[in-house]
Amino acid sequence: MSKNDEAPPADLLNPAKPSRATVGRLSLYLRRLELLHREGVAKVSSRLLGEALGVSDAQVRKDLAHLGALGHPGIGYAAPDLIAAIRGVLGIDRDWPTVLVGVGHLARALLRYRGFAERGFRFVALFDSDPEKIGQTLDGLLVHPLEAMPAVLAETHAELGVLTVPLEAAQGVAEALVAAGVRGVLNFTPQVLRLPPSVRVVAVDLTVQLEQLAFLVGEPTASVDE
Amino acid sequence: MSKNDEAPPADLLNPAKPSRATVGRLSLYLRRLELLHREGVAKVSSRLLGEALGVSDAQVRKDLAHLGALGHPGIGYAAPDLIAAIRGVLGIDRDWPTVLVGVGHLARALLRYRGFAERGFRFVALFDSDPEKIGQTLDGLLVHPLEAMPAVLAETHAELGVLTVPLEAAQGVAEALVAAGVRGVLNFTPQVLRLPPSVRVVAVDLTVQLEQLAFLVGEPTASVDE
DNA sequence: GGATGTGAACGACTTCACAGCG
DNA sequence: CGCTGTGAAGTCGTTCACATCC
Repeated sequence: MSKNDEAPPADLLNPAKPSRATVGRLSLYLRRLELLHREGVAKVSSRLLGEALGVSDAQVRKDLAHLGALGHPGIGYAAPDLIAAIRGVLGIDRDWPTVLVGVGHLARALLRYRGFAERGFRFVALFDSDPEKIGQTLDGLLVHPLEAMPAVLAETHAELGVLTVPLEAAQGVAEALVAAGVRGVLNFTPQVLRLPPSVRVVAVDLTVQLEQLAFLVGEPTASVDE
Repeated sequence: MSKNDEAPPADLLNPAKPSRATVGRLSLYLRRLELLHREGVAKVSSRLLGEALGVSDAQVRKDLAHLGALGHPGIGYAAPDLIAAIRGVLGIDRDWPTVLVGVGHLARALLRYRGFAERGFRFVALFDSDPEKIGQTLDGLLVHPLEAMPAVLAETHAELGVLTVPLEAAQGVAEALVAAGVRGVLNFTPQVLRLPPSVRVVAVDLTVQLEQLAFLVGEPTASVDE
């Protein structure tokens, strides 16, 4: 009796919805393109774009097809066009005011990470529960108490939140962020977050990555990736 | 010129080689199992294991099948058995002496990250090129100059290296690590490393993760993941 | 010739569904 | 019964190969 969801209800004839893997590669293409463009390269081929990243030319073309028909047969792609198109698809052709909760070493590292700001990710506020840290200033940003979240988020209109708190605090803080209006969370804690499906979560689980590495080094097989 | 990397047509009849995706989930199962076990849960079902992680029970069983037939039909799995088996497959049933190059905030965050040591990843040495930092001690570890790499690695037998250096230094440092005997690199820089195929690389690209998030928040579709 | 865009083949991963054991 | 293990079916993503256009 558990069978009533017959029709696949939504969009089937969607011409282009980049998959997760594709989105990841688009990020890499974008960075490579920006570098090439700075170096004065104006036209790029799928082969050129892919080879430094270990991606086949066919894969590159399939990925770029999601952007529309930007390529010129026999010529290649115009770097500036690609850059603009990828930015558009990734949604980074705008500013993303972002808040950071949990002011530890990881937070400091992220704050200093050039490349976030370059992409429009602008940290607009910091939060911590430690009275010692509250009131301090880091990179020009004041550390607020957690209670100030609703007010500060209302003021800054931040839509993204970065979680660098201890495991135990993660779920609670995430819920507070969502309640205050955040629509996407970058989660550096090992806690699996339970949030409403309208909120997007990307988890960066460092233990998992290190264990991947241990597995790969132990096993005698292939190699590189993300 | 650029065409000699033929296909490695090696082992096909391998009965059980966990895929990359499976390995990632095994890490998650392991963490969950350890928690459940600490809470006194001795028997777990595939459904119980998967539900908190958003993984279907069928998927859990398929993943665990790589460990051999550990399950008891009608009963479930014995948590300690699973824990031991997963540790074995992941290769973390041993110690992994690890070195860290680039002593910035990210490095400090990783050093403090409990959960690495719990899994056998033991930092045994630090390196940096900054004369100010060389000679300092962090968490009981001395910061060595890059030149000391061969000697220190020979002494500590470290097999894994973590790269938290600036982009420009990444390729050079990675090569030095490999020359000194490291067989696996966890790369936090946006630089795509070119290393011999016998060296395993896992990249953690924070910009890509944030851009994934921006894409997901921009797009009106599904949700959570790793 | 050089390079794109794309259907078709291929392969990898996931879900289904069910036999079979405790 | 509950729950595992697993072939079969299905889905998703990548590679191939080629028509097409500059």
